[in-house]
Amino acid sequence: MKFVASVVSGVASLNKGLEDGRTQMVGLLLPSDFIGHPGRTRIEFDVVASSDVTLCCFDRAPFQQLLTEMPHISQRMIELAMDELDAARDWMLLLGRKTAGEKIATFIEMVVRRQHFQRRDGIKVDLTLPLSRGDIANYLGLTLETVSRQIGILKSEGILQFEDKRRFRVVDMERLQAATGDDDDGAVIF
Amino acid sequence: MKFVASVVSGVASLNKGLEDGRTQMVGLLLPSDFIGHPGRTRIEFDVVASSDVTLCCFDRAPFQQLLTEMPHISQRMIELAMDELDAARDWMLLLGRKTAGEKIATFIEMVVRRQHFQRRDGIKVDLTLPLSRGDIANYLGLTLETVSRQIGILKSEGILQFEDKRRFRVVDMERLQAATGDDDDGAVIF
DNA sequence: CGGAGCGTTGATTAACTTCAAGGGCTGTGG
DNA sequence: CCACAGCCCTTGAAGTTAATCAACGCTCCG
Repeated sequence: MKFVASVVSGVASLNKGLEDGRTQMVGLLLPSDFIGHPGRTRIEFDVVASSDVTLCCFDRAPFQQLLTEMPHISQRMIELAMDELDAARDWMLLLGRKTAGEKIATFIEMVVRRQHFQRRDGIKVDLTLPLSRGDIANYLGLTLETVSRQIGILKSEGILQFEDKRRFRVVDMERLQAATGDDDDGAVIF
Repeated sequence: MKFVASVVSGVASLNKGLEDGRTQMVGLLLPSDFIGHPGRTRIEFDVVASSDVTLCCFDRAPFQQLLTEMPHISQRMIELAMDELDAARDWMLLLGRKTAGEKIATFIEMVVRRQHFQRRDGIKVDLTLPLSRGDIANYLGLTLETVSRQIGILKSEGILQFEDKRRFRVVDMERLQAATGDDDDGAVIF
């Protein structure tokens, strides 16, 4: 990694693998996310594009320079890392303890949160799954078949409505939330 | 959290929980590990002691001060955070994709690595599981019973030997490694 | 038309959990 | 000293969840 970068458009992911080919996604990169870290020239996982991706790259050296000169940017980098750490830990809870249904609900809820944030113009638009079924499975530690079935359940329960395989709409946010299994301490999204 | 701290002795863990009481350990704190983070007065998980614990605490304010004055310490904090992030991601792979047997082997391997590091006097000593069966289960996203059974298997296969419930010795490091399921690129411990 | 990629659906199986019982150790109080 | 409770661990049997195996549908594209 000779550069650090920010995702401008498209979707990519961070992946780790086992000997025999099993893989687990350990990070999802959506527009606005940051790739690479100061003080680390090497990363120990694969970065995989899930669609065409546009990056905004910075050469490592001048970026490093910037950090030493502007301590508050360094501060910001720490915060960014902390956020990632928090996210990673939430994901550990999901991977270790949630049921297939809860995993899917949590994933959808995250998609809603991130896409709703993008366009707060009040217009009720259809949302888009950023990943294929297989990729979602990889993210959630499930198989592609299980993902398909669980999404089917959310559909049949009337919580989600699908336009096509990727485009959907949340019919019942309340029940989606409930299905995540999360502690709902003040977790009001809208 | 009015302070940050370093673990001097004892074992503690970071835990996250779901509505209905299920919990997942998201971090293990052994001697030399660091608790708390600059720029975060609040943490969103529970810190639980698994034994008597001695901490070396620093008030947050002067510590924060230190960071702004000594940029290389700030640098060090970033690195620390990056290490944690790496560890968290390895754990995500474990939680999402490893079998019960692989999880246990990975855990034991980690214990060996950390305890071997402590005493490099060359004396072949018995190692100690830092956690109870229940806590291990919590760490690995398993049940206590499964942990017990899988440890039993490692014993019966002659890979481990137990002095009592906690104290053990690795008879066959090679096979323990193999049982973790990890890619074994240059992963020589001894 | 034929094939590739992606998703759905059904049947079967395997892994792990859950439920249940009991063993061994420790500390406490009669 | 012994009885007993509590804790941790082990073991067995039954139950469930999600994985695996397999087939098929749809759409895009040459």
